Amino acid sequence: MAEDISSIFQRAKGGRVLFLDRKALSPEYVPNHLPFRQQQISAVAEVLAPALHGSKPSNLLLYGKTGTGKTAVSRLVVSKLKAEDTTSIIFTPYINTRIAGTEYRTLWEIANSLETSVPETGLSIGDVIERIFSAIRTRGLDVILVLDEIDYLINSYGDDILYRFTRAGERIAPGFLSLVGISNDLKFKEALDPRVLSSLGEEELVFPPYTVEELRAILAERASVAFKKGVVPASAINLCAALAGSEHGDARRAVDLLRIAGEVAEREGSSKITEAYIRKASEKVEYDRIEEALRSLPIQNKVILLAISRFSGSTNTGEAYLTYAALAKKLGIEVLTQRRVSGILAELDLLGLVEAAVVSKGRRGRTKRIRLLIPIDTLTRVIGEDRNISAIA
DNA sequence: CCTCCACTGGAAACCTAGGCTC
DNA sequence: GAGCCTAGGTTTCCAGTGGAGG
Repeated sequence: MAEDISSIFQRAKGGRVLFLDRKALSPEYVPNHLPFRQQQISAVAEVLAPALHGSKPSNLLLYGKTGTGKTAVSRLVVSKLKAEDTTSIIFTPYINTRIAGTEYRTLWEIANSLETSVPETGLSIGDVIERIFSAIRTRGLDVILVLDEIDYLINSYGDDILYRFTRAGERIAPGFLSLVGISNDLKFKEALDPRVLSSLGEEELVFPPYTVEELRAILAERASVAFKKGVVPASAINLCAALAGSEHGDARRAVDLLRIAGEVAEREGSSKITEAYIRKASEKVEYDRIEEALRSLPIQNKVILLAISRFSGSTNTGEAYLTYAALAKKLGIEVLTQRRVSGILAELDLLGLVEAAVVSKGRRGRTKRIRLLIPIDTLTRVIGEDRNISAIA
């Protein structure tokens, strides 16, 4: 089955004729020109501009679903602003709070990007905030803090940090701190203290989803940078736009699809990205999501999944727990309580790996009906990679 | 219409790993 | 080193519950 190495390389070499500039489709790529977002770019620039003559810009809230250009617009404006800055005291930390993970982690990253060192654990939240403020005050920094997925931070940890940030005011003079909050969730404001809301929402901007027509234009533009002429037929672009548009006009997803389709086509030595490759890419995106979710699971969750996979069809909490407990014992790892396993099952449900619906079976009690949502062979293969478990996978 | 199962899911306490100050 | 802090995961405890079978 081992294909001749040189033929693999030969094919890869041939495949290079597809791509001109692969970076143009990467998730981090911020194009110099964002089509259909000129209005938003101007509005954000307008709000942030005062920073260039040393006054504090208003706080700003950006709303819109994923892939509507919020992150790209804010990064573009912020980078242009920095390019104009001659004082070099303007700092523009960008933190995605969901990726940072916790409140503490978010603050830690803010401190880091202000070149202030903070230990990775051990300090209280208040201490870290104090250190950040003192850095701003003593060095007279002008900080425009971009908090992406701010709704995650608020829903998981409350608005305490924002409350303190929005009222730093005098305490950090002569420096200042302006916030740019980015949220996918339009309802997250309900969880905010009214005082925080009025301060944070001094300026607000809504990003509408891209229409299929707009997605098509964006894809065509990116494709012309990323691929050689004639590689991507219009029909493929149309399908790509339609697939992403049927969700909610998610440009990131559309661009991802195109990139992956290009990679698959290249690997298979095709000279064109046909509609079939787009469909393949669409499947692969879903498949990768599952694999990635599986791989990053803690060991206990993996063993629980494995226990569920022993039942064809559906099972319930009690049954799954007994099987899990037996497996864990065999592996010599700690056996969690049923309460915890019940909680983990709810988490797995949230990840879409398992369906765990609460059902009542009358006199025979109430439980979760649990069903595996992913192919068993994928599960055993990915979990089998974990040395700690491979014995039973 | 009532019972009573097999849990669910909230709340609080507990544990561990790391780091602070003095 | 003692005594304190926090985050994050887990355990302990327990009141609450939808609906099939009586």
